[in-house]
Amino acid sequence: MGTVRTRFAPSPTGFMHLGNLRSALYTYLYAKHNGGRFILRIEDTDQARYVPGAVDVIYNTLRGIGIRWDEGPDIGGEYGPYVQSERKDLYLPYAKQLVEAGKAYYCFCTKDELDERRAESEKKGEVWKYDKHCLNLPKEEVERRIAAGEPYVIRQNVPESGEASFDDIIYGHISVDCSELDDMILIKADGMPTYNFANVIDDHTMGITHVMRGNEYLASTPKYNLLYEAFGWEKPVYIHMTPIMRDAQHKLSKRDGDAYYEDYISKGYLSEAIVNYVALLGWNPGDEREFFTLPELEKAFSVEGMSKSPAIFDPAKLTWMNQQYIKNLSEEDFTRYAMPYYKQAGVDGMNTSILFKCLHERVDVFTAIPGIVGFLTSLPDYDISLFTNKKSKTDPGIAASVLDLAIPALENLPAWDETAVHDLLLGMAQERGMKNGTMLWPVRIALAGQEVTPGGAIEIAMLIGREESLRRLHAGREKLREAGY
RNA sequence: GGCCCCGUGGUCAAGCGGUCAAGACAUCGCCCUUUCACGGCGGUAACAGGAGUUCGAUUCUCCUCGGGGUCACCA
Repeated sequence: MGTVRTRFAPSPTGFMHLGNLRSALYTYLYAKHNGGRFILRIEDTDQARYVPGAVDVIYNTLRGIGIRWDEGPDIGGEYGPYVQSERKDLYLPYAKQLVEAGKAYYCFCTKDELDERRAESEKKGEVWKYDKHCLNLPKEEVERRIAAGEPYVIRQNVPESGEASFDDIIYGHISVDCSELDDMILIKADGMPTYNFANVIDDHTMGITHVMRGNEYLASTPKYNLLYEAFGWEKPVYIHMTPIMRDAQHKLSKRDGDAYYEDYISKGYLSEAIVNYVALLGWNPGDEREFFTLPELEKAFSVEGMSKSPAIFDPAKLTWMNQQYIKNLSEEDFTRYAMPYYKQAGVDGMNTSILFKCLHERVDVFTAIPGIVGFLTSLPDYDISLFTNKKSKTDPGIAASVLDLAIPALENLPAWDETAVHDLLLGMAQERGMKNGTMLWPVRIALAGQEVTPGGAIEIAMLIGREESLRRLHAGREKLREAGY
C-alpha cells in the first residue's frame, strides 16, 4: 500500500468535545506515525444543521492542540474541495453509475408514505426495513416521473441474502446477514448525498487508505463495503474507535457543556495536559510511560494499544496531569500563564519569583490562583483560635509573646529580604530553645489571617512587603490583646 | 425488540494458558516539613456469573447477566 492517508471529517454542528478531540488526535497520530498524510474534511451535507462559526471552532481546536493538517478547506490540496457542500455535484453521477449497474435504484416513496408503512409494521411488532417498493419500477416510468419533476431519492440495492462483512483493525472480522440491512438512501430528494454515501465517495476519491471513526458506525460499515464492492473499488482499512464516556452509560456529549476543549482551556488547563490525558484514555503505549508531548505521541502511537471498550472520563486524573505539567513549567512560562489570575487577585505587583516558588507545585488549575492568594491583598477576618497549633506548640498566649518578640526585632531589621528575615526569626527561636514552628506559626497566622497558606511566614512577609507585614503583625497582636493575652 | 460490539479494583489500564493479577489517578495511614502542598514509604481495593476445553484458565469456546451502539431523505 502507498502512503497512508487518514481523515478527520467532523460536521460543523457545534463544538469540539473531548471525544471528538481524541478521534481527531488518534486519526492524526496514526497518519503521522506511519509517515502519512492527515486530511481535514468538513461534512456539511445537512444544511439544516449548519452552525455559523463552527468550522472556526474546529480549526482553532485542532491548532490549539498542535495538530496540523496536510490538506483541508483552508489550505487546499490536490483532492479538493474539502467541504462536502462544495462537492455536491460529484455524488449524483456516482449514484447513477450504481443505478446503471443495478446496485441502486430510484425511489419515489414520499416521507409520509414511508412513515405510514413504518408505523404499520412497527404496530405489528416487526422491524421496519424499506420494502423495496420502488425497486422494480419500469425504466420508462422512472424516466417519466423524473421528467415530470416528481421528487425522488436514490437507494442502495442491498442483496436480499448473503453476508456483508468487513475487517476492523481493532474489532476483527465483523459480519452481518444482508437480510438485516436496509436499502439506505444515497441521494436525498434535495439532490444532496446522505452522509453515508458522501462518506464513501469522498473517502475513495480523496484516496483515504485508513478510515478511522467512532464505533457507532460499526453496524453500518458492512453496507459501506457493499458500496465499495459495487463500484469495484479497493476497500480502506477500518479502524473504529471507542467513545469517551461521562459515566458507565453516557457518552461525553454536546450536552455535557464542560466537556468542550475550549472550556477546559478557560478553566485553566494546559493544552498539552489535555492532549496527554485524552491520548491515554483509550490508548496505552505498552510500557509505563505516561507523559507525552505531541511529537512523542506521534512516535509512540500504535493501534495495538487502542482499547476495545469505552473509557470513562476522569476529571480528577486530568487535573492531576495538569498539575504535573504546571509543576514542570519554567518560572517564565508559569508566570505568563498565571499573570491574568495574578491581576484578577491584585497580586500582579508582587515578586513573581516568590509567587512562582510558592505556587507552581501546588496549583493544579490556574483558575485556582485567585482563591489561593486572595489573603495577600486583603487580610481575612480571622479568629485567634488559629494561633493554636499542637505540633508547633503554640496557642494564643504563646503567640502573644512570640509577636512581642518578633515585631520590634523586625521593625529594627535594616534589610527586608528573605535571608535577613529568615535568619532573624529562626535565630530568635534557636536562642530561646523553641521549635521553629513555635516562632513561625504565630507570625504566619498574623501575616496571613488563615490557617493554610502557600509559602511560609517568610515568603508571605516578602510578598506583602515590610509595611504591610508590620501592620498585620500589629493587628494580630492587638487582636490577642483584646482577647486578654 | 432484531442485529453488532464491549465486560480486569471507584476510574484509566498491563496481561494475550502456568503471574503472590503490574502501574497510574482517587482513597487511607505513616514520614518529611514553619501551615498546606510537593515529595518519599506503605495499606485497602479487580478478573460480572455459570458451564465446557485443558494437567492448568483473567487469557480459548458456549450460555446467562450487565452496558453500549445501530435500526432517519442526521451526521
